[in-house]
Formats: sequence, structure tokens, C-alpha cells
Amino acid sequence: MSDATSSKSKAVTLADVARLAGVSTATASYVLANRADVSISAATRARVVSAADDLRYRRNALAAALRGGAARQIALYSPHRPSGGFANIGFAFAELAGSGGLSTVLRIGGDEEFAPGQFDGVVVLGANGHPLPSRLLDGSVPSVEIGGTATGCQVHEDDFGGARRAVEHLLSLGHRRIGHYAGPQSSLAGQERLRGFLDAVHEAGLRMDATPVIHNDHDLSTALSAAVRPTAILAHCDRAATSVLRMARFAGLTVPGDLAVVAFDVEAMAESMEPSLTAVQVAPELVAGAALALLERQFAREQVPGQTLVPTELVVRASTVQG
Amino acid sequence: MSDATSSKSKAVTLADVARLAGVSTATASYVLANRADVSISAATRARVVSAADDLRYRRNALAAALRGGAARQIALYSPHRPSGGFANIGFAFAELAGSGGLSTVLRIGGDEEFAPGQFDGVVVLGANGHPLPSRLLDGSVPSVEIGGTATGCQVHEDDFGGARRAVEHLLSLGHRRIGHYAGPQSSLAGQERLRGFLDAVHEAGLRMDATPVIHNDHDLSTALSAAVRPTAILAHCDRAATSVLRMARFAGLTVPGDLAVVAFDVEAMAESMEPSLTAVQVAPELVAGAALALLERQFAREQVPGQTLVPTELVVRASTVQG
DNA sequence: GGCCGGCGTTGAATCGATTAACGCCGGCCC
DNA sequence: GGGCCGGCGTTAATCGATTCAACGCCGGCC
Repeated sequence: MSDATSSKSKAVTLADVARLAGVSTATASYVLANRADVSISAATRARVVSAADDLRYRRNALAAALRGGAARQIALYSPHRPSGGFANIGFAFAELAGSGGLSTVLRIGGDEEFAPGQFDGVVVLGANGHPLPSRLLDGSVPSVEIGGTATGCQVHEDDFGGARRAVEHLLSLGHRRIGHYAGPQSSLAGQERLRGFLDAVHEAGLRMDATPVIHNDHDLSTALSAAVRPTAILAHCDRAATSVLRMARFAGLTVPGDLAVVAFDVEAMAESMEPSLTAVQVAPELVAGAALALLERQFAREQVPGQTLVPTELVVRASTVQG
Repeated sequence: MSDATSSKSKAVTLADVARLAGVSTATASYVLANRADVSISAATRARVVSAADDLRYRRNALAAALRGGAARQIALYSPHRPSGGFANIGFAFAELAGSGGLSTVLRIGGDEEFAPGQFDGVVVLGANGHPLPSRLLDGSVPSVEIGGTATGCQVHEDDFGGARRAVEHLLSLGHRRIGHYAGPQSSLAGQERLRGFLDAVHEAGLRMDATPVIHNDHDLSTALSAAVRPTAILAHCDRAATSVLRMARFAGLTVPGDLAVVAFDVEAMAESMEPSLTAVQVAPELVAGAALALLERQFAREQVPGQTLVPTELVVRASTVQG
């Protein structure tokens, strides 16, 4: 009541700003877009800015997109609901993009094409092996793929390095018989983790029969009940790690006393588990930041690398060293 | 090359469809919007539909929103990155909304106002106690709040009923000394879970000194080492449950033999934990569906209830019954 | 003094869909 | 036979920002 900006008032438009500043909408637009290629006197510029400020002007992204092509919207696409790590990366991306003035449109499932002009770019999240809309593949829309291998611009966590560091950690604790519960070799992550593991154990000069590669729970129980068994296991994911914990308990082994366990990609809860899991993790912000940066370089028509690695970190918890 | 729809071709517009069908854009618009209140002959209708089909027409949501107000976009707002259960609900919502033709714009953090006209509705996710933009509070935008208590349309999981059912489960297993590791009473969920617990144990006629309410790990260890200790604990969340498991092991108690444990809201990993956690859970799809339905009723200007409860289910796992 | 060029600014077209308002035509009722 | 009504469609205005073509003005240069 006391204020002109009642809840009924329509949105402030560029025309309102221009009127208050005493200029045309064209000038106002130029000023607010901060365009260097058109010359506007400092005085005019200031008038427009202060008018926009006074009126609490918020530019209508829809109208801008309709005309100019820059929707300032990014589609975050995942063929199915992201879980655990991917979920966090997705949210981190939205947060980051938001603070940079970009909206993130979430799209789960649904194979339809992406409407052209609707999005400035697309982020594909965890679509390993899933068929992707053709527009993404031909590069006609800037896109980044997180954890997948289908498109020309991919972001991966450094699984190879992570596995290496995990093994080095175990070596430094004195372990000489280290097993690897490997993930599906159909996924890049599975391959890289195995590769990093093998690389590190070979470099350390461990004999192959002391470094069993395990592919399922049956192999695992065989390995743990063998005469000479591994004293440490690198599990390819949190599920595999809990499998190891279960088997260890079943075999009467204490963790980390008789058996040390390192996991990958654990959920938040892993921290409060008993024992809490030492794990190779990646900061979601880092992955999100890399993806966003790659998109922005594509906006600027720069060439981008086909693959970008995000460093992982080893978080040491109670499953390798006694608390 | 062989096809007219080369990658260079601009988007198909409504005008293109109308031209092919031999009608005006208005007619085409009416047909494609499936509007019952304007009369279009069946023949015309069919021509337009098939033309749209042939051309692979995808309507430009931006333009539609700019004009009509119906952006067919919903903002999913969370003051911070959603975790665990909320994350799943968010994704489930996006999936559901997407299959209904609504886009979901993810907005994490950032306190700015929501641009009017940009969104048809807002879903607030897990903003318990967090200050909300004023537009949401005055009801000038259709909105639904999930797990929060600030706005006029809230969706909650049935914590009261869930706690009751969990207690009934424990009673049916023969437990007569049941403790509750309660959550913060500043949250509605914490209050309701406690209320459900108390309600059920009173109804069962258990004496108060057999049903301790525990507020922190210190209380917990006291309770577990007492002369007569609880034989079962209802934990208010997964973290609390892992605390209980840890303490139990520390006190030399087996689970579920000496102590049964029921949790709330466990992450996916809880299933593969050792022991896996019996828990009161809510299906993310159900919460998402309720939120979406409430929004759509608001679009239709219907009156909606201030609070909607989504039923929870008790998933029995190894922490209460021996596998 | 006249002409040229650049600076600062403006008018108007444009993006694509929606929708209010109106036009046409044939049939029905009085 | 005239008036009215209802079914079918169309014309054109509109949403808000962007951007191009153009224009007035001023100073400098020949």
C-alpha cells in the first residue's frame, strides 16, 4: 500500500528503466548488457544503471532468449535418476551455474530431442552406455559428458591416479598382499581403477599371486579363506566395500587389523559406518566446475580437450588405520 | 544431405506447421494446445496434428511463456545441496514433471527473488528453518514445500505413522523395552517421530522407564550399559542408527540378537551394510507425485490442503530379524 | 564554408506462440 | 424473408529484450 511495488504490480521491464533514465530501450539494453562494441557516454550509462537499480530491474530471460539465442539455460540430462556421487555433482553444478547467472534445467529420462534454441548447452550425467540424442553427438550443441564416453567432451574423475594412490597408501602401511575387487570392465571407471591398481602393484614389485583381482563375491570368499590371503582390499565402489566387510566378518577377520579396506565413491553415510571407510573420492564441486568451464569455453567457440581429468583425493578413515 | 532437416536448418516453428496444414497459426496453436474451449473441425485438427508430426515440431517454450504466462517450467529450490532422501525426491520430481511436459529448473542456494512470469510454480526442498523469498510466502506463486514448515502448502512423509509402525514391528518381535534415539525437536520430523513413538509405546502399555528417549551419544551409552537396557532402539535417522550400531558393538552386544535397530530415511547403501538396516522409508516417487499434484491443483486455482502426508513403509532388514 | 567521419542515440523489426476480437456462412425459427 | 445464432477460422496485437540501420550533431580538415 505504502509502496508502488505492490504484489499486484507487473514486472519491471526494460522499457520502464529506459523511460526513467530518459533514453530509448536500445540504449538501456546496450548499457545493461555491458557491451563494449557500442559507445555510450559515461553519463548516460550511469543514468541507466541507477534507474535499473532503483526499479529493481530483473531482465526477463525468456524474452532475451527468444530474441537473442542466448537462453542462459543449461540442460542437465541423465537417462535415469542419478545416485550418490552423480547426484551431488549435479546439484553442485546447478549451484555453480546459478551463481554464474545460468539456470540449470533438470531432465531425467525421456529420450526426446532437445529443443534447439532452448538451451545454450547440455551436461550429460552418468549416461554410461545409454544411447544419447543425436544432436548431442554431432556437436551442434555445446555439451559436456560427466562419467560417460559417448561424446566429444568428457569429464572423468582420475580413477587411475586414485587407484594408484590408494595402493600407495596401503603399501605405506606395510601391506604386501593387496587384492582388488574390480568393477565391471564395461565401464571406463572400472577399467581405469583396475589399470591404476595393476600399475601401482607392479611398480612396487609385488608378485602377481599376491595381488588377486576379484570379480564377484564368490571369488572374494575364496580369496579371503585361502591359506595366504590378502591383508588389504581395494574395492571398486562402496557396495563392493560393504561386501568385503561382510565377508571379512563372516570369516572372522577384523578390519583393519586383519584386513584393510579402501573403497571408491562412498556416500555420505560411509563416514558414520562402522568401521568408517577409507575411500578415494572426488569433490563434486571440482567435477561441476570443470564441466561448467568446458561449456563456457565452447560458448566462446574455443577448442576443448576430449577428456578432462578431475583429481581425486584419498580420505583415510577407520577401515585402513585404527582410529 | 538426403534429408531436408540438415543440421543447419532452423527450428520448426508453429508458422511452418500452419503453412503445411493450410491454416493460420492461431488454429494450429489451438489444436496443438488441445484446447477444448475453441471449436475446430476434426478434419482440420487432424491436418494440423499430422503436419506437426511430419515436421517434428517442438513448440518453443520460451516464446509461449513470454506471451502466455504459462512457462511450463517449475523451479526446484533448495537453499543448500539436497542430500540423500531429498536428492532422490528432487530427481523423482524432475522425472515426473518431465513426463508431464513440465521442465524443472534447479536452483541451489542464491536468495534472489524468483523472476515473476518465469516459473509457473516453485517446489521448495528441504528448507527447514531457512528464510524463504517473500514471493513464496505470500502465495503469489503456486508453491509446494517438501519437508518444511514455512509456506501454506506442505508435503511431509508420515513420520508419526512410520514411527508407530516401527514400534509395532518391534513389539511383534517380542520387544518390551524399546528406546528412541530422538532427532532435534526443532524439526517437525523430529517431533512427529517422537510423538509416534510415544503414542505407540503408551498404547502398548509399556512403562515409561522401559522406553527411554535418548538425545545424544552420551545418553545412548548410558542406556546401553544400564543394568536393564533396551532390547531395541528406534533411531531417528541413519546417522543415529550407525551410532547405535557402533555403541552396540563397543558394548559387546550383537545386532539383532541383543539389540534390534530400526532407522529412518536410510541411503541406498544401508541395504548393503552389515547388518543391513531395517528402516522406515518413503518412496521418492510418492512424495514427488504428491508435490506435483498439489502444484497442478494450484494451477487450476483449486484450494489445496495446508499439509499433505505421504505414507511411509517399513522395510524389514537384518538389523531387527536374523537373516 | 562545405564536407566528412565518428560518436551517441533512436526507431523499428524481430524472435515464436498465444488469444481477444471479429468475420463468414449456413441453418433455424418466427 | 429477415434476423439471429453457433460452428470454424482468421487477423492482428501482444509479451520483453535485442540489434541493425539510420540519423542528428559536432569537430576537424581542406
